[in-house]
Amino acid sequence: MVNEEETRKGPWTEQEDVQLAFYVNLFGDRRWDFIAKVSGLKRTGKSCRLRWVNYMHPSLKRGKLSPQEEALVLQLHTKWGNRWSKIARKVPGRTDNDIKNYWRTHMRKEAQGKKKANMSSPSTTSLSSSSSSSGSPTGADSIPVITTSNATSIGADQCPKVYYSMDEIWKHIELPEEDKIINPVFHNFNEELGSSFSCTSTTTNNTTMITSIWDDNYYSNNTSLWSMDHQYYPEEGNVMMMPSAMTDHHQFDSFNMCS
DNA sequence: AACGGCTCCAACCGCACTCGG
DNA sequence: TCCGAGTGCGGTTGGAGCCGT
Repeated sequence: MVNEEETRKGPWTEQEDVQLAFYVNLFGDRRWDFIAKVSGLKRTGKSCRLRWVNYMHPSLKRGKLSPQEEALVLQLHTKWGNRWSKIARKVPGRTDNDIKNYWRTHMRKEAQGKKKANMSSPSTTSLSSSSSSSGSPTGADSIPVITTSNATSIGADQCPKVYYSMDEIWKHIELPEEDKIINPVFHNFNEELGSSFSCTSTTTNNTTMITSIWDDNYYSNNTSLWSMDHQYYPEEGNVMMMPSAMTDHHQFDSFNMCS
């Protein structure tokens, strides 16, 4: 567990995001408590998971729901009620939080609409059918349904990842700091574009440094870091560049996992 | 320009569930 | 079977930014 006293709360910083992304890519998006520990983030596993799932996952869409998505949410809510995660699975690129937030807004608007309608014609019945009852909303049959089978977004689980045995990992954790760190290789740092850099493949002392590219495609003003795709992930090797415990957000260490 | 109300969304909380020892 | 740790889920809250007055 993360020490209560040290646990951070509130908005995530860019630096924390970078660290989290790195460790999720390294260990997968399952072992959240473990990731919280080894990453040095002063966050709980829960908090890490939430940040990843609701904000950083590569397949997430940003921005407002499209009319099609809205229609689908309405349809599925009629079917399943407040089963947000279930609904979200049928709406590619959207999280349960997105759906939930949308629904709250929707309900508020609808409530206001009802209020107005009642005020203008108090004898008319409600237009609403948005509860979790089994009734279908008007026009539900014509609503386009997006199924997971025709979803085109790429989930994190489709990305190649590098995994390590728990023994290797614990061995690494127990290493003294100076044994873990090797010099980072930087290229093309551009202050204006953010922390854009790339690193090259080098071999020193039985340690292979694989290429790991963070360039304008993945981390720039124009393209969010979190729209990264599979190219973000390293393909092979057991050492990679990492952003860790950065005291300022342009400083990177490398992460040596050689066994 | 200033202010207040509203909207949207990120993040937290607590409970439920799962799984391994 | 029981227990504890980890994870998932739904509800709720806080704050930043937008908009109307």
